Amino acid sequence: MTAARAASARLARDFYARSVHDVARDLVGCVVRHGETAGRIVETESYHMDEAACHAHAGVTERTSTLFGPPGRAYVYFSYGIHSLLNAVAEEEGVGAAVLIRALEPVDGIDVMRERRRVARDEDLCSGPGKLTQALGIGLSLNGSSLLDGPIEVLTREPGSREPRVVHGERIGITKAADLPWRFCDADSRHVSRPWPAEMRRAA
DNA sequence: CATGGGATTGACT
DNA sequence: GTCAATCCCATGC
Repeated sequence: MTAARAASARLARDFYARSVHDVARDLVGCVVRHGETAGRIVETESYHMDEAACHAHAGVTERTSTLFGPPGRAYVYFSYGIHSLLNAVAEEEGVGAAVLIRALEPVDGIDVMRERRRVARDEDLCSGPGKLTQALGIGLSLNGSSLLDGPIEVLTREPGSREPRVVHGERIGITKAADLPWRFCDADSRHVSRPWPAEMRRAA
Protein backbone atom coordinates (compact mmCIF):
# COMPACT_ATOMS: atom_id res chain seq x y z
CA MET A 1 0.00 0.00 0.00
CA THR A 2 1.36 3.38 -0.87
CA ALA A 3 -1.00 5.16 1.45
CA ALA A 4 1.18 6.58 4.20
CA ARG A 5 -1.28 5.77 6.92
CA ALA A 6 1.17 3.60 8.84
CA ALA A 7 2.64 5.73 11.55
CA SER A 8 1.96 2.72 13.73
CA ALA A 9 4.63 0.18 14.63
CA ARG A 10 4.69 -3.49 15.37
CA LEU A 11 3.93 -4.59 18.88
CA ALA A 12 7.10 -5.87 20.53
CA ARG A 13 7.82 -8.97 22.59
CA ASP A 14 7.16 -7.21 25.90
CA PHE A 15 3.59 -6.55 24.87
CA TYR A 16 2.89 -10.28 24.69
CA ALA A 17 4.96 -11.34 27.72
CA ARG A 18 2.20 -10.36 30.18
CA SER A 19 -1.02 -11.78 31.56
CA VAL A 20 -2.92 -13.17 28.59
CA HIS A 21 -6.03 -11.29 29.72
CA ASP A 22 -4.26 -7.94 29.63
CA VAL A 23 -2.90 -8.78 26.20
CA ALA A 24 -6.39 -9.68 24.95
CA ARG A 25 -7.90 -6.45 26.26
CA ASP A 26 -5.08 -4.29 24.87
CA LEU A 27 -5.17 -5.92 21.45
CA VAL A 28 -8.62 -4.44 20.85
CA GLY A 29 -8.02 -1.42 18.63
CA CYS A 30 -4.73 -2.70 17.23
CA VAL A 31 -4.29 -3.60 13.57
CA VAL A 32 -3.51 -6.99 11.99
CA ARG A 33 -1.94 -6.98 8.55
CA HIS A 34 -1.12 -9.83 6.20
CA GLY A 35 0.11 -8.82 2.76
CA GLU A 36 -2.15 -6.15 1.32
CA THR A 37 -5.04 -6.92 3.65
CA ALA A 38 -5.41 -5.41 7.11
CA GLY A 39 -8.07 -4.96 9.75
CA ARG A 40 -8.58 -3.33 13.11
CA ILE A 41 -9.14 -5.78 15.96
CA VAL A 42 -12.59 -5.39 17.55
CA GLU A 43 -12.97 -8.70 19.41
CA THR A 44 -10.66 -11.12 21.23
CA GLU A 45 -10.79 -13.97 23.73
CA SER A 46 -8.09 -15.11 26.13
CA TYR A 47 -7.20 -18.74 26.80
CA HIS A 48 -4.95 -20.02 29.56
CA MET A 49 -3.60 -23.51 30.26
CA ASP A 50 -5.14 -23.45 33.76
CA GLU A 51 -8.69 -23.75 32.41
CA ALA A 52 -10.24 -26.58 30.46
CA ALA A 53 -11.25 -24.72 27.31
CA CYS A 54 -7.64 -23.98 26.38
CA HIS A 55 -5.88 -26.42 24.08
CA ALA A 56 -2.81 -26.09 26.29
CA HIS A 57 -4.78 -27.55 29.19
CA ALA A 58 -3.84 -31.05 27.99
CA GLY A 59 -0.16 -30.23 28.29
CA VAL A 60 2.61 -30.02 25.73
CA THR A 61 1.89 -32.01 22.58
CA GLU A 62 2.95 -31.57 19.00
CA ARG A 63 -0.18 -29.57 18.36
CA THR A 64 0.11 -27.28 21.37
CA SER A 65 3.86 -26.76 21.41
CA THR A 66 3.39 -23.35 19.81
CA LEU A 67 1.25 -22.27 22.76
CA PHE A 68 4.05 -23.02 25.19
CA GLY A 69 6.69 -21.35 23.04
CA PRO A 70 7.94 -17.77 23.26
CA PRO A 71 5.38 -14.93 23.27
CA GLY A 72 4.61 -13.02 20.09
CA ARG A 73 4.15 -15.96 17.77
CA ALA A 74 1.07 -16.99 15.80
CA TYR A 75 -0.84 -20.11 16.86
CA VAL A 76 -2.99 -21.14 13.92
CA TYR A 77 -5.09 -24.26 14.12
CA PHE A 78 -7.82 -25.92 12.10
CA SER A 79 -11.35 -26.23 13.44
CA TYR A 80 -14.38 -28.20 12.31
CA GLY A 81 -12.53 -29.32 9.21
CA ILE A 82 -13.11 -25.96 7.60
CA HIS A 83 -11.69 -22.96 9.39
CA SER A 84 -8.28 -21.70 10.44
CA LEU A 85 -8.30 -19.75 13.69
CA LEU A 86 -5.66 -17.16 14.50
CA ASN A 87 -4.22 -16.73 17.99
CA ALA A 88 -1.40 -14.63 19.42
CA VAL A 89 0.76 -16.52 21.90
CA ALA A 90 1.15 -14.65 25.21
CA GLU A 91 2.89 -14.96 28.59
CA GLU A 92 6.41 -16.21 29.13
CA GLU A 93 7.82 -19.25 27.38
CA GLY A 94 6.69 -22.38 29.17
CA VAL A 95 3.21 -21.01 29.94
CA GLY A 96 0.51 -22.19 27.53
CA ALA A 97 -1.68 -19.17 26.80
CA ALA A 98 -2.94 -17.32 23.76
CA VAL A 99 -5.39 -14.68 22.56
CA LEU A 100 -7.91 -15.73 19.93
CA ILE A 101 -8.50 -12.96 17.39
CA ARG A 102 -12.25 -13.17 16.84
CA ALA A 103 -13.21 -10.21 14.65
CA LEU A 104 -11.75 -7.34 12.64
CA GLU A 105 -12.98 -4.16 11.04
CA PRO A 106 -11.58 -4.15 7.47
CA VAL A 107 -9.01 -1.41 6.86
CA ASP A 108 -6.95 -2.27 3.76
CA GLY A 109 -7.38 -4.62 0.81
CA ILE A 110 -11.14 -4.76 1.10
CA ASP A 111 -11.53 -5.73 -2.57
CA VAL A 112 -9.22 -8.71 -2.02
CA MET A 113 -11.21 -9.69 1.05
CA ARG A 114 -14.47 -9.58 -0.89
CA GLU A 115 -12.95 -11.79 -3.55
CA ARG A 116 -11.76 -14.35 -1.01
CA ARG A 117 -14.95 -14.30 1.04
CA ARG A 118 -17.47 -13.98 -1.78
CA VAL A 119 -19.69 -11.69 0.27
CA ALA A 120 -20.57 -8.07 -0.35
CA ARG A 121 -21.12 -6.40 3.01
CA ASP A 122 -18.11 -5.13 4.92
CA GLU A 123 -19.65 -6.39 8.15
CA ASP A 124 -19.54 -9.96 6.80
CA LEU A 125 -15.87 -9.95 5.78
CA CYS A 126 -14.13 -10.37 9.14
CA SER A 127 -16.88 -10.65 11.78
CA GLY A 128 -15.79 -14.05 13.06
CA PRO A 129 -12.56 -15.97 13.73
CA GLY A 130 -12.94 -18.24 10.70
CA LYS A 131 -13.99 -15.37 8.46
CA LEU A 132 -11.06 -13.11 9.16
CA THR A 133 -8.43 -15.77 8.44
CA GLN A 134 -10.10 -16.42 5.12
CA ALA A 135 -10.29 -12.71 4.34
CA LEU A 136 -6.60 -12.17 5.21
CA GLY A 137 -5.45 -15.38 3.54
CA ILE A 138 -4.05 -16.86 6.76
CA GLY A 139 -3.66 -20.65 6.79
CA LEU A 140 -2.09 -23.41 8.84
CA SER A 141 1.31 -22.89 7.25
CA LEU A 142 1.65 -19.74 9.34
CA ASN A 143 1.37 -21.63 12.63
CA GLY A 144 4.42 -20.83 14.72
CA SER A 145 5.45 -17.84 12.62
CA SER A 146 6.57 -14.71 14.44
CA LEU A 147 4.25 -11.74 14.85
CA LEU A 148 7.28 -9.62 15.70
CA ASP A 149 9.05 -9.96 12.34
CA GLY A 150 7.08 -12.55 10.33
CA PRO A 151 4.51 -12.26 7.53
CA ILE A 152 1.64 -11.48 9.90
CA GLU A 153 2.04 -8.00 11.40
CA VAL A 154 0.31 -6.81 14.56
CA LEU A 155 0.52 -3.04 14.79
CA THR A 156 -0.18 -0.50 17.51
CA ARG A 157 -3.38 1.48 17.41
CA GLU A 158 -3.04 4.25 14.87
CA PRO A 159 -2.05 7.54 16.54
CA GLY A 160 -5.06 9.78 16.78
CA SER A 161 -7.60 7.01 16.29
CA ARG A 162 -10.21 6.80 18.99
CA GLU A 163 -9.59 4.79 22.11
CA PRO A 164 -11.88 1.75 21.91
CA ARG A 165 -14.49 1.31 24.63
CA VAL A 166 -13.80 -2.27 25.65
CA VAL A 167 -16.54 -4.37 27.21
CA HIS A 168 -16.10 -7.94 28.34
CA GLY A 169 -18.43 -10.91 28.31
CA GLU A 170 -18.46 -14.70 28.32
CA ARG A 171 -16.60 -16.62 25.69
CA ILE A 172 -18.44 -18.13 22.76
CA GLY A 173 -18.82 -21.54 21.17
CA ILE A 174 -17.09 -23.59 23.83
CA THR A 175 -18.41 -26.25 26.14
CA LYS A 176 -15.87 -26.07 28.95
CA ALA A 177 -15.26 -23.16 31.30
CA ALA A 178 -17.74 -21.17 29.22
CA ASP A 179 -18.66 -18.88 32.09
CA LEU A 180 -15.31 -17.12 32.37
CA PRO A 181 -15.60 -13.46 31.26
CA TRP A 182 -12.63 -13.55 28.94
CA ARG A 183 -14.13 -12.13 25.77
CA PHE A 184 -13.22 -8.55 24.94
CA CYS A 185 -15.14 -6.43 22.43
CA ASP A 186 -15.05 -2.90 21.05
CA ALA A 187 -18.49 -1.79 22.17
CA ASP A 188 -18.82 0.76 19.37
CA SER A 189 -18.05 -1.52 16.43
CA ARG A 190 -20.63 -3.26 14.30
CA HIS A 191 -18.03 -5.78 13.16
CA VAL A 192 -18.12 -7.84 16.37
CA SER A 193 -19.32 -11.43 15.85
CA ARG A 194 -22.67 -12.47 17.25
CA PRO A 195 -24.15 -12.91 19.69
CA TRP A 196 -23.04 -9.55 21.03
CA PRO A 197 -22.35 -9.14 24.76
CA ALA A 198 -25.37 -7.98 26.73
CA GLU A 199 -23.86 -4.56 27.27
CA MET A 200 -23.67 -3.95 23.52
CA ARG A 201 -27.16 -5.20 22.76
CA ARG A 202 -28.53 -2.76 25.28
CA ALA A 203 -26.65 0.16 23.73
CA ALA A 204 -27.79 -0.75 20.21
C1' DC B 1 -4.29 -47.97 13.37
C1' DA B 2 -9.41 -46.37 14.41
C1' DT B 3 -12.19 -43.24 16.53
C1' DG B 4 -14.23 -38.97 18.19
C1' DG B 5 -14.25 -34.15 19.44
C1' DG B 6 -13.83 -29.30 18.26
C1' DA B 7 -12.20 -21.87 20.19
C1' DT B 8 -17.28 -22.26 13.26
C1' DT B 9 -20.02 -21.02 9.52
C1' DG B 10 -23.85 -20.97 6.46
C1' DA B 11 -28.07 -22.95 5.06
C1' DC B 12 -32.34 -24.39 6.37
C1' DT B 13 -37.06 -25.10 9.32
C1' DG C 1 -34.08 -22.05 16.66
C1' DT C 2 -31.34 -26.69 14.43
C1' DC C 3 -27.85 -29.13 11.77
C1' DA C 4 -24.23 -30.82 8.55
C1' DA C 5 -19.73 -30.07 6.44
C1' DT C 6 -14.96 -31.75 6.93
C1' DC C 7 -10.05 -32.48 8.80
C1' DC C 8 -6.41 -32.16 12.18
C1' DC C 9 -4.94 -34.04 16.26
C1' DA C 10 -5.27 -36.48 20.78
C1' DT C 11 -6.42 -40.54 22.74
C1' DG C 12 -6.99 -45.42 23.24
C1' DC C 13 -6.82 -50.18 21.79
